[in-house]
Amino acid sequence: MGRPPCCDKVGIKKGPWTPEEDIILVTYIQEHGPGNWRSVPTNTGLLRCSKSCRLRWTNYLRPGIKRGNFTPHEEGMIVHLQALWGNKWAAIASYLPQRTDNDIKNYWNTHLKKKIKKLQSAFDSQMAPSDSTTYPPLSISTAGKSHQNMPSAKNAHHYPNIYASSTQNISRLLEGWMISSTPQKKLADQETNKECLNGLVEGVDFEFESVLAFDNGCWDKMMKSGDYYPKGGYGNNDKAACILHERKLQKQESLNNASLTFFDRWLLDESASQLDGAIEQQVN
DNA sequence: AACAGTATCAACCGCTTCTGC
DNA sequence: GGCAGAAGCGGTTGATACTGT
Repeated sequence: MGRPPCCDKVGIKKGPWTPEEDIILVTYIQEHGPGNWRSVPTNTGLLRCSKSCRLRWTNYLRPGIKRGNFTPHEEGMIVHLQALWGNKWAAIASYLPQRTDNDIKNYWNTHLKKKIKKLQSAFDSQMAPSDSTTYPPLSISTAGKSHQNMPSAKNAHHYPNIYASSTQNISRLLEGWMISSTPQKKLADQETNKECLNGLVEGVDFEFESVLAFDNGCWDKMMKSGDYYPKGGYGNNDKAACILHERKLQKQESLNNASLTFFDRWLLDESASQLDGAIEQQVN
């Protein structure tokens, strides 16, 4: 006899959260702290399952979450870490403390995967026009809405930023909670898409230069704040040196791994070199 | 204006892992 | 060590917004 799913109970509400529900949840967590999710619905009177409460808090109500506008540095981090680990969104999210795993997963599925496909096309046409078997296909998961077509050049940047206005409304009601505002993304998207298209015309995807351009300054800050290894394991003094050593070993191992695709190896080589530079600066 | 197609993202589902007994 | 319940995770879905015809 298996355990019935918590959300199958009669009277449990599903679907989008209302601002009122958000306020109740946030107020409760402010008083009692996150955790013990099982008791949340009973103690708050919310007609939600514990799972739903946890998800709502983790992905949208938790303080310090940054919404929308992924920076080139963040994109680079996601692309690099996804190439290394695959779809380990929680692990990837641990390196981007202001982002949730759900947000990263969505961003990967809706933006980055397409960009990488575009990049592969550019590589295929540029490097192996007559023999595609030389360069195996990318190891990108096709899960999700794979039936949907690539965005056309003319409508690729038509989507305004519609990030949860309700969450922002809640944030206004809750003093001290920092949910960032969502500045206009449209113009930036238009510019980057323009650059991307121009780049493809030239045979080089300029947008991907920004995707893979790890900002040494940001990396530096991250290293200093200890975000690179969030679960510890190194002392402050030798952290950078240890990371550099590990990265070199990892890079060598990865490059020797015959199962890696052409793109994987290229990605590791390119971005890892930049990372190593940043880390070496930290050591020195 | 109406409709179809597409992109986006919040939320759900089911499986796995963790934790306490 | 084994079990049950809780929590976490990743894949998927559905509602919605937007564009093009």
